[in-house]
Amino acid sequence: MSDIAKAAKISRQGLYLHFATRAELLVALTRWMDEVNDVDRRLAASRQARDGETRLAAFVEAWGNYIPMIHGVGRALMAMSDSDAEAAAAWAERMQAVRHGCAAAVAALKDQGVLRDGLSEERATDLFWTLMSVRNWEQLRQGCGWTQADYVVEMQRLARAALVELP
Amino acid sequence: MSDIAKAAKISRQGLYLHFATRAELLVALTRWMDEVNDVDRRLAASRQARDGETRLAAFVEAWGNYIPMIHGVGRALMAMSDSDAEAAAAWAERMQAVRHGCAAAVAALKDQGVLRDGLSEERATDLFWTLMSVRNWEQLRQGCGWTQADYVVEMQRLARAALVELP
DNA sequence: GGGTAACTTGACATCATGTCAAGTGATGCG
DNA sequence: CGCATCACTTGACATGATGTCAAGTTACCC
Repeated sequence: MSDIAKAAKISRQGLYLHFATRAELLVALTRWMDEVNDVDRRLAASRQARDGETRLAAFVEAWGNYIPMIHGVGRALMAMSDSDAEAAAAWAERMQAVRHGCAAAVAALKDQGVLRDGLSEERATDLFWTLMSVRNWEQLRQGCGWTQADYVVEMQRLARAALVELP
Repeated sequence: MSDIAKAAKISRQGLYLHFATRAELLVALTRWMDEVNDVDRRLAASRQARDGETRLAAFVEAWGNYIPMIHGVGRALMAMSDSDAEAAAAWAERMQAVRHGCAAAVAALKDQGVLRDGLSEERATDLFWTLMSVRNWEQLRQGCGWTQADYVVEMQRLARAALVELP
């Protein structure tokens, strides 16, 4: 909070006139970023795809390429989720939105009859959602040194292998 | 530290006579748990398997079933990794050991010629290691309400789908 | 009897978050 | 013009966790 106040050329206490808590500030920041980065437009491509598999790949690309933009604030929210229920709820809610995107892609696969045998839609969504987690992006990009392009391509392949019944 | 001291029927300051820092205590705890739970024996089964795919499944089972035992202390170490370099290093070292297990399973697949086409051993190891992360276990077990058995079976399938070239 | 090891007690430093009270300065309105 | 209001500042303070330090106490062994 001190650092942010300094950067905003405001006193530390002045910051609390705008954001009552650290969590509130971070949440406001994610909302602002969503506006600036136009998340809706990003996800439009994945919704437009007719083909289930194309849609899956498009969603991986759209969300996968959005992660780096919110990663900083996401990290902060995840870190304080242990001690701050407000932060935990805010982050969980955002991740729930991602889950809906995952569920939609899974539903498209199901509609087309290419969802892997013996995999319920819900189970598939859980799995896909987990694959697309910010933590996994972190580990592959920062822990393993993958490029962003590597990450996207490999996750597209992985998601397909995990969810699609191969002929 | 207060709570631990209380549980150990010792004064808070007395604890520091045994463990200089919180991180040191947690690291000692993981080492002690490894001994008590006999990690080596657990992993032996996965090393013995002749067949690459069997070995993969055995490793997923062994590590997957070990995660719940170290999850508490792992959580604590991960949480403080942001602010405490000592804790970060300790946890990273332990995860590196898991990575070696992953690499060995991948090597077995490669030896048998069933590693997916166009996937280098290193890339495959990165991927497998990421799939088997404690965070993913957390999300599936606690976030999605999967049972431990669900988790193991599904991860075995997923690992196979991700790494093995299907005939 | 004396020394040592393990532990206790109480006090204190630091650091981040958050709160509160008492100001200050610019802006706009009647 | 005068005055109220809003955004902000300053300084002080509470809380809670991690560590540190000095001065004991207790038990045990040689």
